[in-house]
Amino acid sequence: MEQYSVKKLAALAGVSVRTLHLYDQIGLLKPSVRTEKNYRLYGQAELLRLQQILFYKELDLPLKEIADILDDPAFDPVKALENHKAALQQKHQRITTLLVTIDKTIDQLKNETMLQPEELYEGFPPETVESWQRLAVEKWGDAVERSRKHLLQKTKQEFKALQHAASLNWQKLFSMRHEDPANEQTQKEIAVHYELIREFWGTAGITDKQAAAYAGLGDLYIADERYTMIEGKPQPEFAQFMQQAMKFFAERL
Amino acid sequence: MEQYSVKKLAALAGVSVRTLHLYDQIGLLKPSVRTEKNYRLYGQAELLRLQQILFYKELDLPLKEIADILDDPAFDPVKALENHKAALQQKHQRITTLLVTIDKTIDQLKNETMLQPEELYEGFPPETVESWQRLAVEKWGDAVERSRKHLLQKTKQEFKALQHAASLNWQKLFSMRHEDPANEQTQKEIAVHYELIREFWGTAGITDKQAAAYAGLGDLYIADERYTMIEGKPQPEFAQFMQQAMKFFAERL
DNA sequence: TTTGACCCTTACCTTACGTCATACCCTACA
DNA sequence: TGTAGGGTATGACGTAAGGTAAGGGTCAAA
Repeated sequence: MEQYSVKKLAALAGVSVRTLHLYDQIGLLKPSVRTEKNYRLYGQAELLRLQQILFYKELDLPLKEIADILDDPAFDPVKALENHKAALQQKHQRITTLLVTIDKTIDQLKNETMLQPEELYEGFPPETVESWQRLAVEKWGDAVERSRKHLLQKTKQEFKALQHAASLNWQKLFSMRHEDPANEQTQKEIAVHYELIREFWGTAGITDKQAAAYAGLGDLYIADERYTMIEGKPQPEFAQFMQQAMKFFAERL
Repeated sequence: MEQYSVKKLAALAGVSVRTLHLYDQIGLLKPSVRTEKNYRLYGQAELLRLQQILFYKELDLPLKEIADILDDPAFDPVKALENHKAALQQKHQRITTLLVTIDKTIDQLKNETMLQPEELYEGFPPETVESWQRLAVEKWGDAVERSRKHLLQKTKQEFKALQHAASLNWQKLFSMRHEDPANEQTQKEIAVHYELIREFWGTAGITDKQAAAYAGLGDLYIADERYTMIEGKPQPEFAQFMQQAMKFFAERL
């Protein structure tokens, strides 16, 4: 006569003691006897029944249905399983769809939102970027760092749009360099430029440190002539203008 | 400015009012304003956010993670989705396995447990069975009926095993017909026979009615010589022995 | 003013246990 | 014989995502 304590039976069947307590409580699996000290003792028959329970549990049947299957001789286990199968098939189908959706979503997110750090200064020679960054962090500290974080949170699309807007704005400013500064158009482009700077730094109010960093950034820009080309041709005059303008803006931020 | 009441928003998004209450409570989706009477009012932004929530919920993400994704700008949605994808793939695999298991189980159950009524007297000429049943029910009533139900609850395998055991038992009894009835072997086979009868009738104690029905069943058995053949050859002597033996047993049940 | 549709909060119910808390029991070792 | 360590019992709370009331306030139309 094998007798199992809760712990032994639990270990044998790979379930927790709590589980056996629960099954006892809901009448799904009662110990064959209780000792005079109220300890649960299970026999061979209970072990077998537990196996059955676990089998049906594997199939994700709720405990109540398992009890029905095991206890009610009139219960039709085939029908129960067939119902359950249909449910599982639906789940299966749903998960298949979900997996496809998730893949699509991941793709989208990767392309849209993940501005990679290296893309921030894409196009600049790495040494230039590195030295500017070292300098910038030394000189202007976390203002630069905060701006970098702000930009990295943008989607690629937003970032490209920002770059594009800045490029257009600079070209307009350049083309207007001989106009009256009080001119409405000129004023508008200047306002746009302030807006872009603000967007770039990620703050409403620009601090002194950020202004200084902005001026420093100018050196980076004009160090690479690709950023002062118009229609593919280098424009020394544009570079010069940009340098002066950035100084001008930095003083008035 | 569109304003939505709980009910309207719920209808719009296809969720329950309770769900919106819950989302408000856990801070996942707060109404844009509360009226002075404390009614929730949602705006366009909240509708959008709800769409997002539902999208992620579609992917089976727990609400807490959805909140993280939507609220924490530092949260990496791609990583979250990739983790989730892995989990879903496991689920998917598990369900695939389950479906196979269920199919197997259904097959087994169909073949093993479903003893069909017509299989109960398989081999006997239908008229014989029918007339015996009519007679039996008339004479011995529900004792017979109960036995039939008991047998139908057996699996095919059990039933075949029972038939086989009975056949063996009869042949042994026949071969021992000239031995000393007090002989140990003979006694054992007689005991086995009682056991089989008990199993057949599905009760521990055999009633008079069942004993009488048992004797009646004897007529059915010996009416078909296939049941008293040994190694394919009819055995008139065996049939005669069986008839006498059944009477003998019936008297001593 | 009443009626029916809406709204509010509070709170208990669901599944299948996990995780204490508290207390009793047993055995081996010093 | 005392104690330490492990086994056991019950009871209660917590979980996820709401469902389902109960009890009471609000609003608009008839």
